[in-house]
Amino acid sequence: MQLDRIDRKILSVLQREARITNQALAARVDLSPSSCLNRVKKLESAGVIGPYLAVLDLPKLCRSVTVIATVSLKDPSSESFRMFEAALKEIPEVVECDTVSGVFDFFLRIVAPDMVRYNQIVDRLFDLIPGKVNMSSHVVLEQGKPFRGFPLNELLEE
Amino acid sequence: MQLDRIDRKILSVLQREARITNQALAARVDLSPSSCLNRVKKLESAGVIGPYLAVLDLPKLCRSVTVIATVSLKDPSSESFRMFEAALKEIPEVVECDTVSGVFDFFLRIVAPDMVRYNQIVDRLFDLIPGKVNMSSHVVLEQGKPFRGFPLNELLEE
DNA sequence: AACAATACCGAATTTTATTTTGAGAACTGC
DNA sequence: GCAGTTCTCAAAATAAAATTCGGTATTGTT
Repeated sequence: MQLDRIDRKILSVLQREARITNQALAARVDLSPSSCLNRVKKLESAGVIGPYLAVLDLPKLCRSVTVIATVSLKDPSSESFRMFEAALKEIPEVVECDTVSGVFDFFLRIVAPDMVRYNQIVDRLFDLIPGKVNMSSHVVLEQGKPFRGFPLNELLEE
Repeated sequence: MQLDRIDRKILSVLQREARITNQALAARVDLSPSSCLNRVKKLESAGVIGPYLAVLDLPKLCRSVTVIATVSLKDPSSESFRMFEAALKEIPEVVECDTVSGVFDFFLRIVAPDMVRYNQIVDRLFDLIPGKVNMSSHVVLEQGKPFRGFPLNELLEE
């Protein structure tokens, strides 16, 4: 799919203001509402635009603990990897998982109500692949810069 | 602010379907549209609901490199911390930053067009606090579980 | 230049958001 | 216990927005 300047502007606006009305969006990118809607629909069905999320302020909601965990599997077979990844997807508290290259295999972000519950989750992970997981936990003290979208200006320069 | 069962359901729906219409949301949580809208407005102005984001499929948009970097500051003064954090906020490619406890001080997520640009960003970070930053880069091979909201069921159980 | 394909605009229609209103429940203070 | 107050919610009315559609312009191709 080929994106022009207007598409990029649409993405860059929607990325940060997902609930903007189509009219307002159209005005921002200098299009009529109907054309604008066409483009958004096209971007959605092409999968360029994925889900729309509302970011919640977790501290305001409840007490919670966020931990970033580094993981290395001692058995580096691709089967172990798939098993581990599949297990992660079943644990709702594991809210994010990246496979990386280097000394670690995974970075996880885990959100739990408290440390007791966090430990239970970690135990569950160890049980899954016994004696083969190397894990290190890092409690998040402050989210200095929360994710608010990709730097499209820097990425799509042409 | 006190949240009841309905508020929690609203949050849990909005978190994953931010562009749902107010009518549909009202139907989901068994409320009239006006009452539902009142609650959403209240949650927004209380700051419980933050920004609404559209998740973009970056690989479909352009070639890019995502790196998770661990950072330790050799000078652990609070001033160094603030300087470093402030610097990060000025770099658009640093899309996320968490302050953590333990052997590392920060986890960064950095998105760049390619490795050359990534290195330039890292250099910039080193220049800011010369000789005092310990950094380790981990290229993301696959985003196994992208962030899609918090596990409210697990966090808000009562 | 002629053609096909695509994209745009603006008006009409449908759907949705928002405001207003009033009825009922919960809470307060006498 | 019982007015008076406040709060919440639902229903209806109004305002705004989304969506559709026909016609026109634009772009790219031969």
